Parts: sequence; C-alpha cells; structure tokens
Amino acid sequence: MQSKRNFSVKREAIFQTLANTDTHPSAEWVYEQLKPELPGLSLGTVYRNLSVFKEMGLAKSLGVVNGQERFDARMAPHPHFICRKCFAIRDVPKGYGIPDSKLYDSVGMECGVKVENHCITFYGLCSSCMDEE
Amino acid sequence: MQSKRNFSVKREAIFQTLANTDTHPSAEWVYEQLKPELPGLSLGTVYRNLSVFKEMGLAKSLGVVNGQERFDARMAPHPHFICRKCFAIRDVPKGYGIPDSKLYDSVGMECGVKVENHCITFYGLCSSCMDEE
DNA sequence: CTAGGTGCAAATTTTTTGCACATGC
DNA sequence: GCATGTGCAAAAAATTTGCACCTAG
Repeated sequence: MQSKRNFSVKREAIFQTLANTDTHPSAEWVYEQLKPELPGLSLGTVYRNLSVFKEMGLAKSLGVVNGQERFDARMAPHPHFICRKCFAIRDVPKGYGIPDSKLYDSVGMECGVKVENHCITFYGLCSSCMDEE
Repeated sequence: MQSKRNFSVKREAIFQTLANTDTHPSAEWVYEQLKPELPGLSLGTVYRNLSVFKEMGLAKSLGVVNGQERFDARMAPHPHFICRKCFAIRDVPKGYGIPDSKLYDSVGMECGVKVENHCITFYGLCSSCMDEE
C-alpha cells in the first residue's frame, strides 16, 4: 500500500515525521522517532530518504549543527534561530530579514556571481537555556 | 622565538595563513598551504589551532561546506556567498543584509529568545562555474 | 518478473584525542 | 623544570555505499 504521493510506506513515514515536527531534526532524531512504530527501520534508510527529499525539492538542509545535519520540510524561505547551548532550531517569521527581492541582483552584480538562494540564521540562547544561566 | 602575539611559530603561521587568504579555507587547505614551508606540520595541529582561534575570538566558523568546516579570520560580520558547484566562498560587502541593529531585539521578542549573532549566506554560481554551464 | 526500496554492515570522511616528546622561557 | 605546543596514530562520529533480499505492481 502506498500513499497518494506514491511513496513506499517507510519513505512516507519518514517524510511525515519530518513534515510534522518543528524541531528541524537530524537523521538520527527521525530514526529514533520512527523506531517504535517501524521496528525494522534502518538508519541508512533514513539518510537515503532525506537525500531523496532534498533532490525532489521536498526538504532542505539547514546545515550541520553540532556535528549533525539538520533538515526542514518547510520550503518557503524563512530565517532560523539556533541556540548555541542546546542546538534547538526555531523558525523565525519571514519578514525579519532581507526585504528586497532585487537584492539577489545587487549582490550578483556587486560580486560577479549568480545568486539563487540565501539563508539567514540568528544565533543565541533559547528561553530554556536562558533560564539555566 | 615567538611573535608579538606570543604565538608559537606554527600557531602564528597557521593564523597568518588564515588571515592572509580570502578563500575562507578548511583545515585541510591551511595544512596543504603550509606543508612546503613547515614540513613537520601535522594536520591535527591545524585543527587544534583553528579551535584555539575560535575560542580566542580571532576566527569564526562559516559552517560545514561540502563536508568540511570553513574558517574566516575577518571578524566583522558580513554576508558570504557560496558557490553550489565549486564551493568557493566569497565575502559580500556589508550593507547587503540586515540593516537595522534593533532587529536582534525584535527577533528575540518575537521568538522569546536572546539573539547574540546572525549570519547571512547567499548561494548560487560563481563566475567561473557560470562560464562552464 | 522487474524496478525500486531496504537492512545490514563495512567503508569513507572529517575531526578529535591520548600520549609521549619537544620547545621556549 | 614547567607549562604549552606538537607529531603521530588511533579513536570517534556522522554519513555513504555495496550487496543481497524483499516487496509491490
């Protein structure tokens, strides 16, 4: 039985896990979440499917945080906040960031490159970690 | 004999290599640059010293690009451009990016966090890689 | 049957670390 | 001599990959 998206059961489960969390998880985290539900799942499969999602444009990498690559299925560009202590990642509402759509052209002109994308990340302390200080 | 900064000869050489390039290099790149000049140098020493510079606030990490961490000794915050094909990193003049210094407070308020830092990265194709397409 | 998906473990790659030795003061 | 720095190689950690099997259509 496959989903409407024609994903295998496991691929669909991995995608849903990624899509239904706001933790911007690592492969390991997705794997731990799904292990109770899908005892046969293997970590390599999670890695492989996350790569598939990236290629299909269904997910993007937020980069390596504390040694692990983190993923996001919210494809609309928006800034992120990363806690330097617990490495939680939160979405920052769009609007805090680059406002002008002509900026890609300006930067491209200025640097002699073709800008296709950008990302904005704020760093600091999340509320839980602030309390502990 | 040590430098005015009281660095060991090798530490100073590693720092100068980092400070005098605009390639935003990886540890490996610094190591390869210095090997002819310092045949006894070991890669572990480069990694250790780059960590030291980060702790001292003399360098910062630009994150992991194509599997390797990249470093920058220009501490003034400024955006970067990363080529998705050859992974070259270029500085983007400050001014292309977040203009308002109160933004940290706004984001902090909005998200319930303490913002201490940010980074802006543009992605696309550098001029060499554009020519090859 | 065929193509795509998966488990498993080994391999790869980058970075870190332990420890003995070296160096500068 | 002492504290710091370093070479070397092993270890650690994350990710990728080869290959046999398995499952859906």
